[in-house]
Amino acid sequence: MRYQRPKGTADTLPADTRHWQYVEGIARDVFAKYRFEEIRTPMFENFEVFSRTSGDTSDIVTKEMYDFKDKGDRHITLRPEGTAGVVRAFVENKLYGPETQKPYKVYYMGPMFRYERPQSGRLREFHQIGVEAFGSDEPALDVEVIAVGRDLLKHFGIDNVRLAVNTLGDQQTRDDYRKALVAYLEPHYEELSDDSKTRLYKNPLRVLDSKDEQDQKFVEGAPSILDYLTPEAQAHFDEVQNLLKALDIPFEIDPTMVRGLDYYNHTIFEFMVNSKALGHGYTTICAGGRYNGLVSELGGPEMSGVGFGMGVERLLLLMQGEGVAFPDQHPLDAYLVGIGEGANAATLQVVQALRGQDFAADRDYLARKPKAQFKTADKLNAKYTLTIGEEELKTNTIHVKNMASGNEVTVPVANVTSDFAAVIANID
RNA sequence: GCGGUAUUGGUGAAGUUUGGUUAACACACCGGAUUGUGGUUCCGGCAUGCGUGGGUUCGAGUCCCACAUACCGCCCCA
Repeated sequence: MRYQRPKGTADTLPADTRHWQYVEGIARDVFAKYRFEEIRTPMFENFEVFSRTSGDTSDIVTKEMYDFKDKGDRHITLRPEGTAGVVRAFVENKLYGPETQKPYKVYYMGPMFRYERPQSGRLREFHQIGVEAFGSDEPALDVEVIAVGRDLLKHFGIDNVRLAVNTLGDQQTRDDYRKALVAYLEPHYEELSDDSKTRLYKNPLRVLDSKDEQDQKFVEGAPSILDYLTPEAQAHFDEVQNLLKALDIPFEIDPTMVRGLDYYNHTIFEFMVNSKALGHGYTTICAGGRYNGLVSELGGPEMSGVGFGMGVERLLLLMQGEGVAFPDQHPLDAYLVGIGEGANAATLQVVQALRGQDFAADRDYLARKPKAQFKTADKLNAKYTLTIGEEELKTNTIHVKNMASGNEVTVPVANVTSDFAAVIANID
């Protein structure tokens, strides 16, 4: 017990990696259908990659960054989210150039880091699966990204989701709305919660997100961003809604929904679920939006982007809470029982031969008694148990038993080592 | 970063209120029930130790302090 893992980290053991592999496998399959390809970027980046993009006043930058100076005095940050790194790579590798097809669609899955107080489904090292699509301002791309997210969740067995969408409009919209919101809230300054008092000037939109009951009263009467949309922003948002309807994707508009990261504009969305597994009420499992301007912010040309991120730990909690069945991806075809020391080499040869025929095979390595070995075969859910003892060694045979039916047969060892499939075809 | 609860074997845990020799029970695991056969049953084995470090006491798993970690709430978010 002397060494323990760092606070907020987790060891994922085989009982769980099974689930992770299942989830990752499904994600890859779904993304392939939408023609998103995988991109892998570093787990750490220069501090500025995140501080420039997430917003100086965002909580991520001000208190949740896992950052440090390396031996070369470089200010390094363990990535707290996926988008900034992908955008940096997009710019650095000049993927905005004419030789890449637009939209340029990629996905990622991997660890992210945030320095915060751990809770269940909330770690300092956690994992996200996300997508990014660059190079189109068309609302159709917003909807495509939303559609992938929904399809993903559906494939994970999460059907009962609520899709909330909102728009933050363009820069003009944001400026106008910000002014209106501050003007509305300022007279109530003294009545706001302490948190909201500081938010009011740093990032007034965040006041809308306050859970404080008193704040909520003001939020109810606050001006809606939807009334400040420029004609272009309105047209974009309208079309997103039209296309969602065209795809029969149910959604609701939540004009108070905001984002913790500053780089979003136009469409933002969240997939929420109401599951006890994730605490009370609706919890966000997948969130994203459009981030036009981020590419140029990181030194690229004016090129738009849209994407989402999904928390894997939360997803797995949710799937387990909803009783989603995870298939056993590594069933055991054959378990070898060896009786007596003389059988040691023979069982090893058979196990190896079976593996050569693409069967999953295992044996006892503890020199245990036959009874214990059979118990193990049963416990491991072996489909077949093969036995080699003194009798079999003498006659160069092997005993094969179908564990489900109880049927058994003795055949020459060579039959098993050359074509096990034919042997079992006869005893099923 | 703030507040609260918890921490006993491989696991779930009782015991902490009223400090006093041997840490309950169950599961898992291992072994056995006439010598080579599974899922049932029966029998037996399995914590010199109660998160870590101090302290109080004749004596502490049980009281006090610090630290670590987990969980819950706030903040925020995936």
